[in-house]
Amino acid sequence: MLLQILDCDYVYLNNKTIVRFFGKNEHNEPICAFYEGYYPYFYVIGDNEKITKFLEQNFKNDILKIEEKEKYLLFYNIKRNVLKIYLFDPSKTSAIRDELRKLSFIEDIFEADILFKYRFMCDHDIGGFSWINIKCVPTRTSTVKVKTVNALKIEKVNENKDISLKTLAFDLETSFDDSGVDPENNEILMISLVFSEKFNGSDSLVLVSKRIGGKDVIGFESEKQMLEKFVDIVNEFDPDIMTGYNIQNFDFPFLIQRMDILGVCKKFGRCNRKNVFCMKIGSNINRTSISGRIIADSYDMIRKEEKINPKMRLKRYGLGDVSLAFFNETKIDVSYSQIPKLWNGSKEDILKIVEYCRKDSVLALRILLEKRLLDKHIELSKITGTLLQDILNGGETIRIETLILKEFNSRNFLLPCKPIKSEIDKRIEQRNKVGLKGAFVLEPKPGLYNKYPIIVLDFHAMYPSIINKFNICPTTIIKNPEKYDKNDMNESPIGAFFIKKEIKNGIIPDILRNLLKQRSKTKKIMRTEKNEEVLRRLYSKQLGLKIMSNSFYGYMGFIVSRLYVMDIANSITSYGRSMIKDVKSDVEKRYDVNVIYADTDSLMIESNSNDIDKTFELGEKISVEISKDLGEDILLEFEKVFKSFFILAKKRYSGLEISKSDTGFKYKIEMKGIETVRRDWCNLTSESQNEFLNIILKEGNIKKAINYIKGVLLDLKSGNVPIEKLIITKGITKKILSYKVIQPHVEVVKKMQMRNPVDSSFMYDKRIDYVITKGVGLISKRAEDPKYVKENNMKIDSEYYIRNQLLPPLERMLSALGVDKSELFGSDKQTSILSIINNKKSKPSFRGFICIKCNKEFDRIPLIGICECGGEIKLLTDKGTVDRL
DNA sequence: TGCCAGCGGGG
DNA sequence: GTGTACGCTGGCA
Repeated sequence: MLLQILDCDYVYLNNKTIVRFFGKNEHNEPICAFYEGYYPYFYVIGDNEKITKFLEQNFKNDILKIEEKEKYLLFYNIKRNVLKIYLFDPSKTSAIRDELRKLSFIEDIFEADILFKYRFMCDHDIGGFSWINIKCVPTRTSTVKVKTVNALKIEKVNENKDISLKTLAFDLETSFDDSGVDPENNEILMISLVFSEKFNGSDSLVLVSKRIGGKDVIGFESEKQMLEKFVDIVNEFDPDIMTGYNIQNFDFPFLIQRMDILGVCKKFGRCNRKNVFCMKIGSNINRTSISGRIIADSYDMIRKEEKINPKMRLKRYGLGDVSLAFFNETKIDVSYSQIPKLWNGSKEDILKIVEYCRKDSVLALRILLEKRLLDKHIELSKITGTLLQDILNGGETIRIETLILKEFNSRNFLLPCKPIKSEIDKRIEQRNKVGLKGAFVLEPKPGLYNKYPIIVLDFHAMYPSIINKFNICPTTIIKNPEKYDKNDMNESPIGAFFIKKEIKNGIIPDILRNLLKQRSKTKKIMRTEKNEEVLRRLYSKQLGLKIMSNSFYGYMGFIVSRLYVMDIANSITSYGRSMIKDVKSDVEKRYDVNVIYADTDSLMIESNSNDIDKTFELGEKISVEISKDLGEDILLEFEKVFKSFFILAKKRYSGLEISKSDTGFKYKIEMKGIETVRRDWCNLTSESQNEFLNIILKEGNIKKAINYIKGVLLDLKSGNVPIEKLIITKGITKKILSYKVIQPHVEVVKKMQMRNPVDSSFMYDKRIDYVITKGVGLISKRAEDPKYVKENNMKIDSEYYIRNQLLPPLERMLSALGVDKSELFGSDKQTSILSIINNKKSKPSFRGFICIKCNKEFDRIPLIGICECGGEIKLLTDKGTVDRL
């Protein structure tokens, strides 16, 4: 039987471990395969006789057998005699390991912290999404809900297709009260379920804990009955994937706790013995596990995506915000505050919540499927062997460790354990002593560069290339360099030695070469592939391969890594620094150009001609010639040309990229480190900053840009800016009364409550939009609900917006342009606060603000308008204090 | 510049 | 389950 692996675990029965594979066969039929007779083991180095004696005396019943082996360890050419200790029960391993660690005659322990499922999969050269061929006999068992077989033999097979994944999205609506929402005191009102393929003729169902009916709505006498039906439906639909929006942190923990309280059987995994199991880890993180199924939370996945793909970055990540951004589609308009009222209302009222609830699941499912969020994770699973659930839950570490375990073992190397606390402390101490130096960043001269185009060059995959070229690996670093011929070693700029690859390939460089080879092969296939589905998969695959090859440098310098060697991390960056510095001086000498900025692996070079075509030619020429000098493993790529380039400081710049297209030239603005897509900036800020940059970069007309800003300031003052652009957002996190410090959004809630005491529950609409209105007193007290401001024709505080929203991001830009900020305001004395603030540099008499009561000094006026001690705040100058306006 | 505290999504 | 665990940002020293 052929099977593609989705999940794997084990059970321990009558002194036997049974490994279980959950997966699907080539007919998409869910299967569970049992494999008996594989046992856990780990390795120990030390006094073999004493170790054996100790184990016999203390753990006789736990030990299956002990063997002697010859294995390689970290560092070059270290071969040792080790004991391989087999146990009966995987769950005993950690206790025995910890006992052994205490013994003086034990030198080191290896691979004693590898999850049993990975131990098994590694030894059978399989992993997540592998296809396996199993020689099997059918078996009957009540322990598993899907078809089961006993596997006698498991073999990896190469198969290119993927099974299709059945997906179920769900969403809860719960009751809540003044203290928020809590499974102890609140109940589940309804659950929506949306199916990726029809279930009993329905695309979706909503279960309601009230006697009510409707299309695809099922009502129940009680919450308990509803939850029992939920379990039945999940089991009957039998999804591979369960999804929803923020289900890891809300719906699952709430659901499981309600099931506990009501005594509902929590078995909706594919195993009949294991409850769905939900655990709070850390302060704000829950993890749920369902044996045989995979939980893929749309919210979690979007948040992960955003890190890799900055294009996906949003200001907020509510389901409504994300749906709007992706599908131009909104949630059904029901605010939390309405739910209790609707729930106790008419049938139509309840059905309104039902449809609201249903749509949330629909959207969560659409996000997962239409945005194809799983593709990349599935490819990462295939590349590394990590199970999909572990890829989704974990980060880089689990992926790398699964991959390297296999690679180490197949070369007769042992993988060290994760460091224990004392080892980590030792590493930290050493790092503090020696220091870990990062990449080279050239201090730029701030300003606008638009006289000549800027050529951008960067090292292709710099750190992987360095690892490759100099054979940098924990298995090639040399402990006693004096014992080896200098010609056989690479010496890194910080003076560490690695055996050359001509003598012995390092494992990490080997893995990297393999990943890169697979990637170029994949990209080559992509060029001729026409099928869109296949193309998408290939794209995800090459991306996964790239992600993996970029992870190794970080992993080797990661303090809790199994492969942490400080000299390695330092060697890699030192090679990088020396390479980029060499290239910089080389380019400047050979081509008579200026490198105006450089960071880690990229260089910005001012062209020597303002002809675009000639600039492209020069970029190409530099790339080819310098790469040739750098040798075959290192490539300096010609990345792009900026027609103009505006840099404020290290890692903060914006450029106008120019590229050739069929119709002429194409332009695109790129920003680094100066984005204002943040929730504490109002939209006017981002908008005006973008337009300012636009004028500067495209037209190079500083005056026009300043005039534009002047226009914005004028609009603000005359009240011509739509209030929507001025909204600032903050979250309410606790009971209003427990806020000690006066804050704008809290004050807004108080005002709203006062105006509308009947409907007080809306204070749990946690995100509060507000604007600052004109008037006297504290800014916080002048914060108002935008709707109220509109209805009552209130004026907004333009000076607040100028000072706190518009100017801060603009100030740096103006000073980089060498513009005195007074140019923005002319000699208009009406705006005296502004002119003082903005002439900070030209009039050094201004020093800041000071509290006249306690003399505490401030750089800026505190938001609450007075000092923490309650004292009044005045301007502080060289000549003393001055009243603020 | 580096550390610490707090927050996010959900109802 | 040989599992013990997020990641950013603003405020502040």
